Amino acid sequence: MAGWGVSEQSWRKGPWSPEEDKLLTQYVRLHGEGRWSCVARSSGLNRSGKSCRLRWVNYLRPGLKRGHITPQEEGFIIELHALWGNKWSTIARYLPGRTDNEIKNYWRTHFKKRGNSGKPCDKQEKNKNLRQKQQNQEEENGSSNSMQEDIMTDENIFDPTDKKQETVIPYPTLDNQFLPMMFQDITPWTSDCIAVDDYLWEGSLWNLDI
DNA sequence: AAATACTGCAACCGCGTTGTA
DNA sequence: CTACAACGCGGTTGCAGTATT
Repeated sequence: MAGWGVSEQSWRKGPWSPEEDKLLTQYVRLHGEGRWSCVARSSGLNRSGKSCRLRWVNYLRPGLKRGHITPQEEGFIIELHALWGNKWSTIARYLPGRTDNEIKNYWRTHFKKRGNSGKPCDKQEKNKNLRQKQQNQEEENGSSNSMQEDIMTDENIFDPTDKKQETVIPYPTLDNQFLPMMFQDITPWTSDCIAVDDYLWEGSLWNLDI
C-alpha cells in the first residue's frame, strides 16, 4: 500500500513555515477537514496528506491549548492511562484542547521516568543524591554493597513500556474515587463513555478554556 | 566559556482500519 | 467479495533550547 499518495511524489518534509501554516489554515477553513490528500494537492502545499492532517490536528486546529499541562489534566492523564494504556487518541478525547501527540509526549517525558511512588523522578536530583551517598560512603569507608543496592533500585523504576513489568500498576485505580472526582470537576458527564465521546465530538467541550 | 547531557516537542514512519468503487 | 485509497493511531526520531559539568 502506498498510503496517502506518498510514493508518487517527493513531498516536502520537516518543520512547517508560517506561510505553509497560513495556506493550510485557509484551505481547511474554506473546505473543511478531511480529504487530506486533496488538501495536499489543491492547497498549493507541497506536503503529503498525512503531513497536512498532522499539522492541522496537532497545531493549527482551533481550540487547541498551547501551554503547560495543568495538575488536573495530569491527573486525568494518569487515570485514563491506567484505564486504557497507550490509547492516546482516546485519552485526548477527554482532555479538550489537548492532542494525542501532546499527551503522548507529556507521558513519555514526565511519567515514564516515575517510580512506584507515582511521584516525578528527577533524574538530576537522583544523581545528585547518589553522588552524595557515594561520597558519604567513601568517607565512612563503607562497602560497595549498599551502593550497588541503590543503583539497582534506581534501575527498577517502573517503565510502562517494559513488558516485564506490565502487571504493575503504580497509579490509583478507579476504586479510589479519583476519576469520578475529576470528571465532576469538568462537566456533569454521564458514565456512558459513548455518550461522552459524542458530547465531546459535538464540539461542546472544545470551547472550554479558550 | 566550552563541552556535554538532558528535556521537550514537532514531525515522520509504518501499520491497521475503514470506506468506496 | 476484492482491491485500493484514505484515514487514524501509536511508536519513533531529530533537533533546538536549557541545564549541568
